[in-house]
Amino acid sequence: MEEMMSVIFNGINLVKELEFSLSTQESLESLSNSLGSISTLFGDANERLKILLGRRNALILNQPESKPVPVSSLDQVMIHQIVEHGLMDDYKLGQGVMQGVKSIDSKTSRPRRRKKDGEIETVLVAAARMGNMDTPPDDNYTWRKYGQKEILGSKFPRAYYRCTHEKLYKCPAKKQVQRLDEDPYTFCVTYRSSHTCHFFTTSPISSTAATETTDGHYGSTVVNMAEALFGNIDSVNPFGEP
DNA sequence: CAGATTTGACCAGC
DNA sequence: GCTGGTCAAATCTG
Repeated sequence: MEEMMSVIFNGINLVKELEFSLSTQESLESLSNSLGSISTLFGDANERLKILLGRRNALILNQPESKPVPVSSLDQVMIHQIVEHGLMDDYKLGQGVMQGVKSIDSKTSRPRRRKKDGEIETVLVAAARMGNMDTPPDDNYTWRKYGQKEILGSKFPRAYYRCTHEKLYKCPAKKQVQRLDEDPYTFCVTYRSSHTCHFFTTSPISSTAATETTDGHYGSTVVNMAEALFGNIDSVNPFGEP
């Protein structure tokens, strides 16, 4: 997210430079170069936005009570369907049964197996087809990997993540990420428990930083754009937390 | 040096 | 005993 905003800012700076170039009537060649750079930068930013929007809408769809929001750009990241009921049922069959009550301190050691973790949500997420394909697209939360296991019958290992703010905010959120055997470009991401940290998980871009531009007249535009796009951060929350 | 990642080991459930 | 989830020491990274 921060990275994308940085790209947008860079693009804006290039626009300013282009504006200056126009006023100084520079050569057509330099104008062409500037336009090319701007096009590339904003194109990149647009691709990132598409990914975020696609993810956000997939998550919105995931909430049964919410109305799906029409979005045109689901081409880059196609999030197939989320929480297919059958999928959830399969998962619950496999996992839910083990919630049988058994005292945690049946032995001296701490429990290493979850008994009941609250919400469980399974999402299929398309992987990036370039760059780092090992991790699914960012989901607006930061995760710390705490384990990886080879899963029987699966070609790809399953990675275990927990919220970075687990200790700070006692956030119980966890997720498992596994590539599908039949489609290595698709991840099966299972979320467990909801976040109790309702914040940007990377350093938020402060409004002061966002407006700290050379002349300051377009900073607010970017902030407004960001607010328009991501202002309702709750809608990105996989569990619809308030 | 703090925080994240890796990875082998441990443990509970089946 | 096998499997999956977690721990924690070692290692890596910014």
